Amino acid sequence: MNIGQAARATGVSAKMIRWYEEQGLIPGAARTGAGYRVYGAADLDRLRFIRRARDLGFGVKQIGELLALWGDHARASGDVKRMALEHAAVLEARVAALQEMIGAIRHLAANCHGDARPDCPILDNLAKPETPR
Amino acid sequence: MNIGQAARATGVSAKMIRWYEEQGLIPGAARTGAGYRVYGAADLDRLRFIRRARDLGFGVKQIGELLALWGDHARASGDVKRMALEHAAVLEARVAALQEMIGAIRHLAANCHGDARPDCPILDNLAKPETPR
DNA sequence: GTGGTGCTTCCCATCCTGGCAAGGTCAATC
DNA sequence: GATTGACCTTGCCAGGATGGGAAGCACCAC
Repeated sequence: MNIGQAARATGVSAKMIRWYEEQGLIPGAARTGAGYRVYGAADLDRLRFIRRARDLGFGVKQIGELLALWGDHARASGDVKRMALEHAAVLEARVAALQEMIGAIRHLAANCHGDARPDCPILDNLAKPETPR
Repeated sequence: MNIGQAARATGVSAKMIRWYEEQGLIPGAARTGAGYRVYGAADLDRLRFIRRARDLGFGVKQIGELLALWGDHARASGDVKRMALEHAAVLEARVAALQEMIGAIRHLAANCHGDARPDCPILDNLAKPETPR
């Protein structure tokens, strides 16, 4: 199976497959005489695993750890769970930061009449002299 | 005023001040004979404006637009409001994506006993053969 | 004049992804 | 057998915002 077929089969672009290989997430693929990468069922499983972890927002480093745990049949499920919950907490912190921004923006916009007049509390707030930091 | 003082006065690091200059968000600063950048009150105002916009999650490109509107005394407040609301919508989409991830992770973790046994629904889910995409 | 601090430019790294270019390969069609 | 189009290879560039560091020069206080 060529890289393009593997890409279609797993939902990971050919580009990213090469990159994951470079990053060490997947072993260097076997090659044909002409140098084409060749993928087997186990490779596809690994790529799908990576894609799902990526869809959950895990970074490359964490995916590497998850893969190691996946391959380690003596792993403790507590290790995996801890990783997952720590990651969820990171994502939640990101959400909180975004929501603060959203709240501030919506608050400013609510006070802006938003017509053709130049008067604009949004810009006034961005330009105000105080430096709350 | 030197770049370091301007940085302390505005909360924008010297590194970023140089970068904003390179990106065209601020005009090239005046220089002393020795090549040191010199900042005045108007520059500090502009840097503070940039910092606040950045704190609201606006990107460099949008900050440029906001600065243009700020300087345009004939602007329509509707233009600013539209930008702000569009940006809030983008941030909300980002939040929604993150929350989907968080929900999925927490759901998986809730079904993982998380002790020393290797049994782990989190890994099982990442490894499952279906390819929902 | 000497030391410490601050400024200058330039390069590197992050994190993941896409795009493009130049060249080789494969398979199918004429 | 030759052409063609799709596919593969490597490698470089880009983004968005930020920090780190190195090498060299400037400034100020003592």
